[in-house]
Amino acid sequence: MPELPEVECLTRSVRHVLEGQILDEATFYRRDLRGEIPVEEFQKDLVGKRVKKVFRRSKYMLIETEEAFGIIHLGMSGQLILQNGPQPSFKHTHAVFRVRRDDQGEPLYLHYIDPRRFGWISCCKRAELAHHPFFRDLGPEPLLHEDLVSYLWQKSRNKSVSIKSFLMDAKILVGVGNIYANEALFRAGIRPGRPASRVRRREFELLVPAIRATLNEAIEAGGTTFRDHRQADGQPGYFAVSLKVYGRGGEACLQCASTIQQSRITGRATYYCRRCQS
DNA sequence: CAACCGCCCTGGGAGC
DNA sequence: TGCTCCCAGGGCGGTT
Repeated sequence: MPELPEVECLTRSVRHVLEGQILDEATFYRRDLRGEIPVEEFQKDLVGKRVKKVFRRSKYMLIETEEAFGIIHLGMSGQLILQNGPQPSFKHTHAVFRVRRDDQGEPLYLHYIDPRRFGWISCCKRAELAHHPFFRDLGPEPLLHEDLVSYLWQKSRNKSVSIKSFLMDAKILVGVGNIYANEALFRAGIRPGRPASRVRRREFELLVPAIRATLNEAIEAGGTTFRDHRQADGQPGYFAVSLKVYGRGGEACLQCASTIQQSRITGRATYYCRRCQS
């Protein structure tokens, strides 16, 4: 599942291919994914335009032109794969984007593939981005916010939800999904089920670096996104990082050898060590 | 309003 | 071996 690190790596790869070039053609093989694709608007506002910037916000990849933003979300199972030709070579290819390159002869093709169709492809006018439903309520970026300890501590004071749900709430903080929430809480020594309001400021001082280290290590490990994603098995990047608790229920804790506990918090698989996390 | 639950979707693994 | 069932997860809408 693409989380922030995977989307960050993918965005960097796409940036090399697309920035400064013309998005020459977009072919859609269906008009809806998780939601409807604004096909006509996309064709009008993005196709034939020069791409100024490719960047990431939360788990969305944004393609910026003079007039508009293209918005790509990979959902649970999405991939964007660089190909030499337009013909879909993977099942569940829903869109193909052709990139005309000024400097070189042959165009390149970006194939959007998403078996579960939990992703989105959308667009909006430049001025609309801040008010767009995807973006208007988003919390800060965990790797950019300058005083994340104070911010999270203050935000959590009246929250009865678990610290894990709190971290995964995109209105509070973006980009921390279930896997990295489990991992960051283990690193910080905090039990995932504790009410957010009862996590002390001193603990947020451990948690914030834990979140950042977890994300940064995953970004480094996933630095070869395109190469990885071109493999037929499409193994997502997070398998490359060493997961210390996620998916290890019943196994020995790597720090203390106690049994890793498995439970469920608001419907999501939760893993922690009873001895290392309190 | 805060919190939670069910739903969307398909592939893959477990269990029989 | 093949079938069925269940789970994975982000985000959103409905309910409590």
